[in-house]
Amino acid sequence: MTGKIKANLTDIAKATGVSKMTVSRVLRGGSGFSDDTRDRVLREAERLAYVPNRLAQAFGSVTASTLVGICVPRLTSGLFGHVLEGVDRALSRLGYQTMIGSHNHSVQEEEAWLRQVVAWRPAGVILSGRVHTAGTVDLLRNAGMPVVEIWDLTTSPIDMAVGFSHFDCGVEMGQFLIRRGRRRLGFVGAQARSDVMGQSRLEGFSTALARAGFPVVDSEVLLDAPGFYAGYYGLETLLARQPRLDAVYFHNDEMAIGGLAYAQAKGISVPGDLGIIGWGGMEAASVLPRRLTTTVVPTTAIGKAAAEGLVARLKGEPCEDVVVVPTRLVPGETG
Amino acid sequence: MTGKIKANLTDIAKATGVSKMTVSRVLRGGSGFSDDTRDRVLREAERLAYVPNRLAQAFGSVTASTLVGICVPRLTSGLFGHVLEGVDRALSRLGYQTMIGSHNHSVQEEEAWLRQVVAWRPAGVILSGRVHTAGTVDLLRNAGMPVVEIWDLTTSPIDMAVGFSHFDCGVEMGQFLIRRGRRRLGFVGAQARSDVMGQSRLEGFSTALARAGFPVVDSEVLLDAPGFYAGYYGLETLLARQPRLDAVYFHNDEMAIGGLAYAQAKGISVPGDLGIIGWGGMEAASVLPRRLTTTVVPTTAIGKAAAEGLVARLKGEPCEDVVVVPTRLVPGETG
DNA sequence: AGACAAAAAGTTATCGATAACATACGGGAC
DNA sequence: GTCCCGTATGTTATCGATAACTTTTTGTCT
Repeated sequence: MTGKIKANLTDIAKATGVSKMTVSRVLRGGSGFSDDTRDRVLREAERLAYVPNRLAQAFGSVTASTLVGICVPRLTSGLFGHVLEGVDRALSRLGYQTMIGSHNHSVQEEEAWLRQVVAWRPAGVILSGRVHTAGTVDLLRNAGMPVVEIWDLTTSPIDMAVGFSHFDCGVEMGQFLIRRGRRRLGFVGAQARSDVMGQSRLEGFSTALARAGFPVVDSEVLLDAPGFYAGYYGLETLLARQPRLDAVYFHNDEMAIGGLAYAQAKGISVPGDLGIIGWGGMEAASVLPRRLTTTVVPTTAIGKAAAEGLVARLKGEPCEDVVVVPTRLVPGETG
Repeated sequence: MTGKIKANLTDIAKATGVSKMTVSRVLRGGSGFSDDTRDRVLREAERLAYVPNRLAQAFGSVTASTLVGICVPRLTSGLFGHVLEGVDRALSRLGYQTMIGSHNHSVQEEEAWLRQVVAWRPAGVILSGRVHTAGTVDLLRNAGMPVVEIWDLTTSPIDMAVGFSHFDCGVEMGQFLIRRGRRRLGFVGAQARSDVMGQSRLEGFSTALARAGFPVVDSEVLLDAPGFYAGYYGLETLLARQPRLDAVYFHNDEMAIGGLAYAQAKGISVPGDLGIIGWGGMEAASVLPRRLTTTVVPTTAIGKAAAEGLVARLKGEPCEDVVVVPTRLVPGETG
């Protein structure tokens, strides 16, 4: 296994009896060669199992590479899995390759990732969230490549943005619950202060409730990852402090399902005694015995729009700087 | 935004008043320079916001690049999300970057992805499954780089393998259900014949049941993606044909939860009238009102082992060619 | 002070593809 | 026949970093 991919342009050139420039021209499918030459070159390339060296291509030419980086908070999240799928499908269809990273809601980890990736001189990068370190912003401005910020919308993107407002999601759900007659509301979150976007939803929620005259009674924000267990135990803790809550807004659907499990285990009637509300729109939530009340986020569409916007910018085609994708509050049977 | 990253080794060399070779030595932290020179070089590199060009590094040197490709069936699967997380965490800790792809259970798509990725001369690749096209195998042999096949175990890997036997998972669950007194068993799958690994589980299941004298009564394999809806409607279809089944083995946990939802909707008692059995061990399955009977797969561990094995091979450290990770049948309250 | 080893620093060639420029050739117009 | 032009093809320089080799400087010992 000392192996190297054997054939390069020079090998094909020698085998065909032309210069490597001619081979290069043929393989890139331009013009400036005869049909006969083209056929001979292609035959030799095939025979020698030629694999172009993108390292050399990207390095030696001014034209951008076909590498795009994307950094999400967590790779294990169902929502971001769909975002990745949207990005990767669009990029690979357009002939680009996808480099990934995760930052676990730490802007420092995001910067560390970016430093590694920028060294590969990618065609562009996609970041999640709108909060970054000064170092990240500097690096991106210096690199001068297209950048798409996804997930949480910003009015002044570094370059481009695709997403929606987490704050508005919280506001909308707060208003909805008030309209449904809920009055004593709580919140169960996760990852403490480090998840800025979950934090924004809570702020929107609080604002809407305060305006309506029924401010958030209490909230419990765990340090754990926002999964089922965190939802289960988060609700337990919150209810121990505030037994008379009539609805709880969860950080996301996974946590809300954990909360549902807790309610079921303790014989709490949902939505009679307690409303349980999620966020995100994971598929599971819509086939539960009781469909979860939640906000559905168009994850794949965000990924697709980000990738296509980035490539449009690369090709100099016209494209929007800020794309707002609509979220949808879906009333279920739990709140 | 015509931007280029400005500084290169030559710029730092000029600014410091040394040769670029000395700069290279300092930045790679070897030896062969004075403390004074090192400090001056580092200061200038910092001042000029130098970002190394990995394209040039990987291209110009014989030593392998720090790019690793991984291709999974689907990016939206919870299980593969955890595999990716395991891979990416291990790789980034070791200074490598991760390129992703998905093939949707098509070996042709896998080959197409590999052709793109190999052109970047990665240090190695991680593939899922043990079935590949002849073109894929040729390409890998030619490229002569480490390859790890994950997820489904193969006794004769292309290079290395990390995983478990899907067939054995099926056998184990079949035997378990027979021991529990189930006699009329069915199977609900998805993605038809294209998911070789789900197919293997069914074969193992069938084999175990046939040996015990109670062969699989019927199976329903949908064309859809293996999600909640497919589980719901798959069970509906199967029960319409075979109303007297006493347990159903599902392609995965998501589908099993869909099946649970169907049973609940139709007033079928679980596990009294019908056992519902999943596979995979998604977190949700363990906090449902009734904990799902399933096989837990150590997803993150597989990703981590694959990445670490690959890097060990790269560094010439000793490593196992085939790593078997244990799956665990977890009896729940649904079967 | 001179010899000599070790440390510090510089020089040259190289990786593979491509842009930009240079040349060869054939055919038509005058 | 020669001039010109377009097509087909070849030549040279380049991108940034590094391996391998060479030269210069420093420091120690006799």
